[in-house]
Amino acid sequence: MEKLMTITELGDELGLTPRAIRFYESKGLLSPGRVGSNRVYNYRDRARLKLIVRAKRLGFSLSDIAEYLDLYRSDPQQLEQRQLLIAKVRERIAVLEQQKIDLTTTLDELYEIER
Amino acid sequence: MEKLMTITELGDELGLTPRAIRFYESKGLLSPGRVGSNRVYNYRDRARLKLIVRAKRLGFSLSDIAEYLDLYRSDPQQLEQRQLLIAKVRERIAVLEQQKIDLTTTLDELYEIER
DNA sequence: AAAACAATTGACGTATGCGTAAAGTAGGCT
DNA sequence: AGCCTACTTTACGCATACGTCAATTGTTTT
Repeated sequence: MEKLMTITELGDELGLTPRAIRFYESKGLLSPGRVGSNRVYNYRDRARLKLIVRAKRLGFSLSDIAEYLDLYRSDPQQLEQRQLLIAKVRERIAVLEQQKIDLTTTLDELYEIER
Repeated sequence: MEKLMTITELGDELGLTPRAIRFYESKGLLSPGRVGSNRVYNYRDRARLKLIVRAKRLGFSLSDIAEYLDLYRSDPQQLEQRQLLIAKVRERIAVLEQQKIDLTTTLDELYEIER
């Protein structure tokens, strides 16, 4: 029998407010079970939410994330969809690489000012 | 005699719309000259705007940028202010480092799916 | 001079990502 | 029974970063 968590427990664990978690659900990113009117989260829900949190840190918008989760759910084996996902991730990598360059340039200038 | 640019020329060069440039000005980030009612930008304005663009790519908000520009203008030699600036940049670096870690994790998972 | 073009100032609109009441319900404790 | 606590839904609010008219005005081109 799997262990279920409440929304605040899950939020505390992942550093999210209940409001945020409900908001993600309203955007279709989650669909936890219910006990009465209360939401309950199992380990799959929790894993899904952790993925969402990580994707957010990577700069993906919630609608981006919703799209990926949908694609993945519809058919994780489909080559085309994995390709699309990988392409999006590569885009993000490019942005981060540019940020690295910008950071370096900025730091160089700072060091020069420091001198 | 220095060469002056119009707002659209500058925008085209830096990939910004005139609207965006005016918006930055309204936030106090720029204060170009005028010829009649029209804005004109010299090389210093242009350099400043390039800095703004780069800072934005690094994830700084416009109000962050305004603050830095103010600090810098008030006294670029002041140690305290450079320290603050450097501290902020270091914060950003930390975020980017975390993003790198997240990216790596995500990529690893993608490769595993790919297999 | 008329038309077309570039720029200006306001002002309202929009997407994102929640925060923050407000009002009600359900369960457990004393 | 009465109260406290946790949870729920609905809804309005807010900051950021511009987009998009609208109405004007000045400039250039024909």
